[in-house]
This record gives sequence, C-alpha cells and structure tokens, in this order.
Amino acid sequence: MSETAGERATETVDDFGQALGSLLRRYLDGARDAADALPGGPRGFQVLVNASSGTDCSNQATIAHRLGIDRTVMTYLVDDLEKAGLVERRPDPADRRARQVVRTAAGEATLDDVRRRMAAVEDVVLGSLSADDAVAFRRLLVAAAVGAPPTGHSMCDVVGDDLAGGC
Amino acid sequence: MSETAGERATETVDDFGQALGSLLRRYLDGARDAADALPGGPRGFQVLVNASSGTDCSNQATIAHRLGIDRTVMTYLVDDLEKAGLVERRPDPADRRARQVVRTAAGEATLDDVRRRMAAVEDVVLGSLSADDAVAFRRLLVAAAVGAPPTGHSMCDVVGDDLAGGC
DNA sequence: TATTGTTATACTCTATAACTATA
DNA sequence: TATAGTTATAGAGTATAACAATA
Repeated sequence: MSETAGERATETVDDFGQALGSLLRRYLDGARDAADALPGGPRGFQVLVNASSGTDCSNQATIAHRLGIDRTVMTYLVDDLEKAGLVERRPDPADRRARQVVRTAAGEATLDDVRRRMAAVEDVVLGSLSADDAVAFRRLLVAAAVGAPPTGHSMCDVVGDDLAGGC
Repeated sequence: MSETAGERATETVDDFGQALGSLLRRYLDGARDAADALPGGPRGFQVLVNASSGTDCSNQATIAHRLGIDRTVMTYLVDDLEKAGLVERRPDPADRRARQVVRTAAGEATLDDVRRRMAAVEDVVLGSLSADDAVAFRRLLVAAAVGAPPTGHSMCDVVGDDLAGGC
C-alpha cells in the first residue's frame, strides 16, 4: 500500500471487472490451498457449506442453482464428497426424485476446519483494507450479491409447506 | 430487491467466496452481452482496455500478467482483435522481442462504446445497493484488488528509463 | 541463461443430449 | 408435461511443451 519507490502508481486497476477478477483470482489461489484436503477444491467446499446439516433441505438441484453450476457437475462433486465420507445422499421423503445432501459428522468437522482456513485466506485477500473497511466491504459484497438471487424461489419454499420447521 | 412475499430471506449468502462468485457470475452474464461485438468477449474487452493508446507501453506479456491470463492465450486474443482491426502489433523499439499492443482508431471508438455498455452492466449488478453504497463498494473493491498487484513490477518501469515520458 | 512470442498438443472443466424415475 | 438425477459425449477454455528470436 504505502507507495514504494519501485512502483509509481502504474494506473493500477481502473476497471470494475478487472478489479473483480483480480480479487477473485487472488481468493481462489488461496482457497485452492485451503481446500486441498477436499475433493473438488473450492467448489467442493461450497457444496459442503450448502449441504444440509439437518435443519434445512438441500437438494442437489437447489445447491447447484445456488452456486450457479450445472446439475451434471453437481453429480460428480457430490459423488466425490460422498466417497470421501463427508456427505450422504438421502432420499427426500417429500419428493422421491430428489436426493438431499447431508453432511456426515466427518463432514461437519472438516467443514469447521476448512472454514477457519478460508477465513484466514479472506483476511489475506482483504489485507490491504483497514479493519473497518474490510467489514464494510464484506457487508456491501453480500448486499450486492443478494441483489438478484440465482434461484428465483428456493425449492425449500415449495416443499416445506407440509413439513413444519424444515423439509 | 424489495422483499417479495414468495421469498422469505432464505439464508441468502453467508459465505464470502459464494458472494464473490455470485457477483462475478452476474457481472459476466451482462458483460458477455455488452462485449458480444468484441472478439474474445469480456476477455477481449479487458485486453482492449489494457492495450496501449500511445502514451504507455503494453507488451503482450505485460497485459497477460496484469489480467492473470497465460501468454499463450494472449496470442489468440490479440490475433482476433487484430483481425477485427481494433489493435495493432507494433515492434517495441526498446526490445525487439516484444510486441506492443496498440489500439487503432476503430479500437478506440469500439472501446468507448463497450465501456459505456459495461458501465450500464455494473449499475445493474450493483442495483441492490444505494448510490452511496455503490460508490463505496467500487472504491473498496479497487483498494482490495490493488493489494497485491499481479505484476511484482511493471515492465514499463524496467524499459521506460531511457524513454522519457513513455516507452 | 532468461524472456518474448508463437505454435501444437494435451488436459481440465463445463455444457449438451439422452435416459430413468417421479411429480 | 415438467423436474431430479445420472451417464456419456462433445465442446470450450486453459495450460504444457517445444521452438525461434532476442536480451
């Protein structure tokens, strides 16, 4: 940050998309290391985050939609996570077509661990911001991302009607 | 945006990487439309942005490094932009290995046009933020992205010594 | 010896299409 | 008819390796 002698401000980053891409690239570089224990890397991590812990439903389609990835890719990701013993496929009692993706105990433990490492990566990525600015950035990022949810309506809303408190 | 009845806050986005990915995905969706006239799409746009307008030097390697893409990909991108008449490859007088990527008049005009359309896309992507928050977000995004510049040192710094005012 | 740029090749990732089962 | 999930195949995108020219 402090203007070092060798780098007079070389027009830095003046483009929104470039800044966004640069930030994501740096995040993914760190995330790949943090998630190297997980099959699927950062993607596998996000699937694990969005998997059900028992209180909410998470079909493969729901997760795929939420993450913006194809259903066919979800099959492979869940396959690998299941082989690693981190998640389980459970038939949805309300819809026999669907499979809920539920974290195992090992999955919960692994998620806790990787989550901590991801948090460390985030700190590094946002390292050039002050503590206050970093908080503000996270808040604005989430607010901006929520703008147009990938899923027009959550599958939970559709299914959850006759299953009070969760699906 | 406004809380519609059918969508009670479905735990929204609680993950940094997920929010970042979601935002980039929405941006790229719009950017693909905005840059459909350009060979290479959003990537081609960024190359065009980073190409030289005469005042600064821009080797292919410099641009590639700045954008975080491979040199081999740069060749194809510049090939296509050159075929479209938007940029020119010019031998660098200071380094006969290097080729400067310089925008043509048509390239400048196209860039102006696409830049305007990109700005519109950004407004849509940040549409859920207030005007003040959008400004703040852009500022923080750039500040965060500049944190660790992809290029440790710009090639311009190395070459520019004996060419006062530009390379 | 290292770097710029090019080309060809191989690989990874992702999407497409077709199918079954269920709604 | 539409959707969830799986599988196989094809495609886009990307990286790897080798090369020539120059530093």
